[in-house]
Amino acid sequence: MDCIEIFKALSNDTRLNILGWLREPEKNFPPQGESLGEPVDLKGGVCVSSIQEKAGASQSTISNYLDILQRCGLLLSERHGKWTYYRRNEETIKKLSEYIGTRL
Amino acid sequence: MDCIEIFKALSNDTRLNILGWLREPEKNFPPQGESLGEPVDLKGGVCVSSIQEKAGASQSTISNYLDILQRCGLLLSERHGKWTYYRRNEETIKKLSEYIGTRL
DNA sequence: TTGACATATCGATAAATTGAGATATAATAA
DNA sequence: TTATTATATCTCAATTTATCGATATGTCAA
Repeated sequence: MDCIEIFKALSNDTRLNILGWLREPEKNFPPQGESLGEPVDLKGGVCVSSIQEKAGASQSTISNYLDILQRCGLLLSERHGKWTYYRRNEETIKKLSEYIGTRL
Repeated sequence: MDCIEIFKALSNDTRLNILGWLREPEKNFPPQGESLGEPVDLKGGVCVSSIQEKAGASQSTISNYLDILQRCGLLLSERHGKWTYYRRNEETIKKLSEYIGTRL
């Protein structure tokens, strides 16, 4: 767990919001995976365009943000067809919480 | 609690180290307040020059770091004579830990 | 295969941050 | 008062980050 990279990723309002929204995806985003042929378990993942619409920044900016959040381990992604679904990585978030509580 | 400012402050190795060292000041720094006339309770605070020596950066950089950490509420400072003693603000750190555990 | 759509990557530029040296301020000592 | 020490502030060049439009890549449908 690279704390510095994680804290850098968290130093941005939009990225912080994205993480917050993804705590309750069904509450904050439209239903996902509607156009998927097979029924797949998206595990609460949300596609880039839904996140972009909610955040109100450009596509490239949001794609970049999601990449930043994923590279430091705060998000996981899974591709299904044309869509990439991002969801929280609760494991890292838990470790981070423990780190702050005990080592920071 | 301004989370963005806190995360920015934590996005730096030296600042993270300073916070860590201040968890056990007596273990990580020389005795403080030696030259003080009256006996004062420094509450575990450590002066800038001790921190600078340990961190190995310039005086202005460390002074600036400590200011950054204080402005976002992670450190408290108290001046005694020529010295400014910095110590952790456990209250903010606890709130941050709670925030990460419940709201992030 | 071609076209349409979703996402990723590239390239550019403005804005913010970094960290240092120089200098100012504050407190004490001589 | 003046000198000395501790810390804070100022200034600046270098680096990093932000954000976008443009373009590339990948996937599916016609």
